[in-house]
Amino acid sequence: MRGREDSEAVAEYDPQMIEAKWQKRWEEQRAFEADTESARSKYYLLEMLPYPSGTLHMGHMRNYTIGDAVARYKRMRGFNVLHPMGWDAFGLPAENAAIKHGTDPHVWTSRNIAEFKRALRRFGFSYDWRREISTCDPEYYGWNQWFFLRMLEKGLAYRKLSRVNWCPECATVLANEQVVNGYCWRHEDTQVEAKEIEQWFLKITQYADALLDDMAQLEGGWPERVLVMQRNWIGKSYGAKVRFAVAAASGGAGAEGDAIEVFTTRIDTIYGASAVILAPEHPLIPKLVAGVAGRGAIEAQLARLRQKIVRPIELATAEKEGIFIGRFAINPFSGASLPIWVANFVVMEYGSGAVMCVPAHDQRDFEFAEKYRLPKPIVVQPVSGQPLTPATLDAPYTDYGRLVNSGPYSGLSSEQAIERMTADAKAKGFGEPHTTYRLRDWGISRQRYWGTPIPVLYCERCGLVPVPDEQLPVLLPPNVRITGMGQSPLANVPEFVNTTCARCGGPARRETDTMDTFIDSSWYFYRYTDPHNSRAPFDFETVRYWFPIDQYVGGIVHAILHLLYSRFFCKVMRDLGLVDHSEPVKRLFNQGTVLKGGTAMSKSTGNIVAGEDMARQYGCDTGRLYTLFAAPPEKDLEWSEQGIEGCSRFLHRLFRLFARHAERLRGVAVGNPRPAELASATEKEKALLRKAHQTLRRITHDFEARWHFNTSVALIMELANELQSKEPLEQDASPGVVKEVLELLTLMLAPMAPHLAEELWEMLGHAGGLVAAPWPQFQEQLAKEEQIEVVIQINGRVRGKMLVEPGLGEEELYGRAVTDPRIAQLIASQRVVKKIVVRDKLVNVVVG
RNA sequence: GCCCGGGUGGCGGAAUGGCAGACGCUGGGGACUUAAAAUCCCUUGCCCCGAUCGGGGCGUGUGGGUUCGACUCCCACCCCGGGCACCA
Repeated sequence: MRGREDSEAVAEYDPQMIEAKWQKRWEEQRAFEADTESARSKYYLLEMLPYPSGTLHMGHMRNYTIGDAVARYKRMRGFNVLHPMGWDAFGLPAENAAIKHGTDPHVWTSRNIAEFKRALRRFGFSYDWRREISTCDPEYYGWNQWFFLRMLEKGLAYRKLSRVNWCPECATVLANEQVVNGYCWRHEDTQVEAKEIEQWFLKITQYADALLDDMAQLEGGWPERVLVMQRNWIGKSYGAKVRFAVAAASGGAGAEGDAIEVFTTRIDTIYGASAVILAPEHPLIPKLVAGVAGRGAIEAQLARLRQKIVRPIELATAEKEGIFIGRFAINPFSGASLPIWVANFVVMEYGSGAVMCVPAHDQRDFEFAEKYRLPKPIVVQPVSGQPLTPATLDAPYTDYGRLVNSGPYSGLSSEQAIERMTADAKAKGFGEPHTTYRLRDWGISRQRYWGTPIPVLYCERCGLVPVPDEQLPVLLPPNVRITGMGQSPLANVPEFVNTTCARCGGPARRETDTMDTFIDSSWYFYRYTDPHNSRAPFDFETVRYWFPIDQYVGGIVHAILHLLYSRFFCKVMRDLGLVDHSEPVKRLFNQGTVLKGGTAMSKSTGNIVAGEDMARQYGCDTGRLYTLFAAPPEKDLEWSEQGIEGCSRFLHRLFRLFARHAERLRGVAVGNPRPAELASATEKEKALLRKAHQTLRRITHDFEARWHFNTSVALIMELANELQSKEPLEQDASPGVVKEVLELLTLMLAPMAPHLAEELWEMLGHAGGLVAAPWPQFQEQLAKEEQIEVVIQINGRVRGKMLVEPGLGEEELYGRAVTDPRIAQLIASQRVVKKIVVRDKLVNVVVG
């Protein structure tokens, strides 16, 4: 409790009162509503939409505080700022709650949204709430279905039986992107299993090259590491396909005339191949082993190998294991007969499911050959250094070099050989250039309830029938029993499943799988521009006005999943003629994680500081200031109760500073002295104006170029300290100048602690709101130092300092430095070897 | 293994070729108070010399280099964090 006995005590900073007051005011003013207009430049600022978990914690808060500071700054700079917010509302937690407590996902989710939104509004972020969207709203997910149908028409959505990643905990399929080292991305200790299921896929691979090439547009605007991660994920690799003919078997086995197709990026090493190795699921294997002697034993071992690969986690670390299956293949270049092996390290999903084994020039092949005593012929020699010999080869040589023992290709460089051998393979018909990708098509079927129903029917007569557009949205039926067991919950709802064929009117079944929720977040930012459009997902012209997103702010977790899918969707939309651009996001910023006790703040671990608790105790401006101050935005931030106390103290101090002077300054006109008047200004006035404008220059730079808001906050603190150190301000400083400096401080504080800034602005006598105030104009003249401290060094060590007027010539500076008595004394008996003079900075006298 | 990012006081961090440690936290001392809280003032990298004013040395993970001058640039290494990983 703060005592109020002292009758002279000035008003105290009351964040609760101030924050409620200004939030109400902003709402009445519709201060953050943005509409398409041509008069001003637009600025689309977006933060990643949250999953409404019910509790807003400091991790969320940091994300939105950074975004809000920039949004408010850009508004002050005169931009027409679009700053929306919505809910990524579909997903497993709602369903899990239904399984656990029997709550309806609709009810559970809307309750959480209400809760989260209330917490969010408590922070006064400058969102245009009219544009709020929720992905579980039929008005939204109906357009997911609409996009799906467009993709189906274009052949971009298709269905196939495929081996999928199955999480037993989620009881659903996961996309490749959702598997982390063989474990579920949501359940860190649940291993993903392999399962064969009919799935819907989106042909993201068709856009692999576009996704790669268009990254050129993102260079500079996106963090390099995100681009690297996406590039790796797409995993484009140039090479060649080469077919090895299967040699006739002695025991009358099959597959003669068949060839094993191998993908390699190093065709130049092909003369060094000592085996051909197949993936355990390779389709040719049964035929190959059909009549081989000892077939029973081989098949038993094969079965064991196949067992192993069920667990992808073991793939990375597992020992290489293989079996020779008793057959041979012919190296088309050398004519050599190579044993055919099956091994666990060759994966069917990549390349052609078969490799040539070149032990001397590949790490894996080397290890494999060591274990199974395969020969290691050397066919590439390093260009310089010791030549390789079989005796000394204790590691593979994997770099490019010069070919040896390679028939007609010996003597060529690897680069030349790759080109020529690929061409020759093509000419002779046993190979051709080939590019392969690591990227797989995006499996989007989920055997779950709380997602977008996939809008297709299965008719006994017509087969697969898309739901016609006019029947969209296909609504999620209410009151579905969710057990988490077995197939999609929708399959148990007869009134949903049983329908009539849109084509023939006969009986049909609905698809019961729902879409991956990453579909929802792949295009939501377009909907913000036109959130209530009932005829189209959005209006072309409106999107054209607002897009691309000028700045996107969010966590690094989404570097691949969300951001790659979004880029893919954008390209599909472009090809559908819905948008006129290829990349949705111009600039991306990944803020660091908020930690508590060294680990990330997250709902799932319960390791959180609730935003509302913090706001209740200190006020949200304090929280904002702290999250901006405690670390540069891209770095992780450790939550510190003492740190936030410090920020709270600062804002109270700032308030008192203003409260002391506001009364007498209210009616005063701002004194913004012109150069002529500056001459007659007092030292104190000049010092205050100088500090204020130096601060303005640096904070503007922080917002425009650096995004280091921690230093912006520090600068505001410095300016406040300067003012405080010049108390009493009414002495030797005109009210006009003091007011000018206080106003500058307020304007600069506005993006970071907006409620308090508004209050201070009002205290200074302004009727109009600060949200609409323009960012102040920096004045070089006022920021300029009259005297600069120049360092005097002798042999690079600081030995003295002097005050000089700025812009002094080098001769003059040096002259003054060496006449400094102390310096003169120190160099008296020495010979000056070199004179270094940096204007306005230092003089370095090198003596020897 | 490969590819990024990072290593600065007791702590978060500042300084991107020119006075290392801005700003904040913590600690210490003082003022106010009956007392405490709050607030305000001083102080706070380490070591040494000096009676005080003051002066000197060391110091940005380690070792080398470039430079009049290096936290900053270059080379090598160590450690921490992240991403990718039998990808042929």
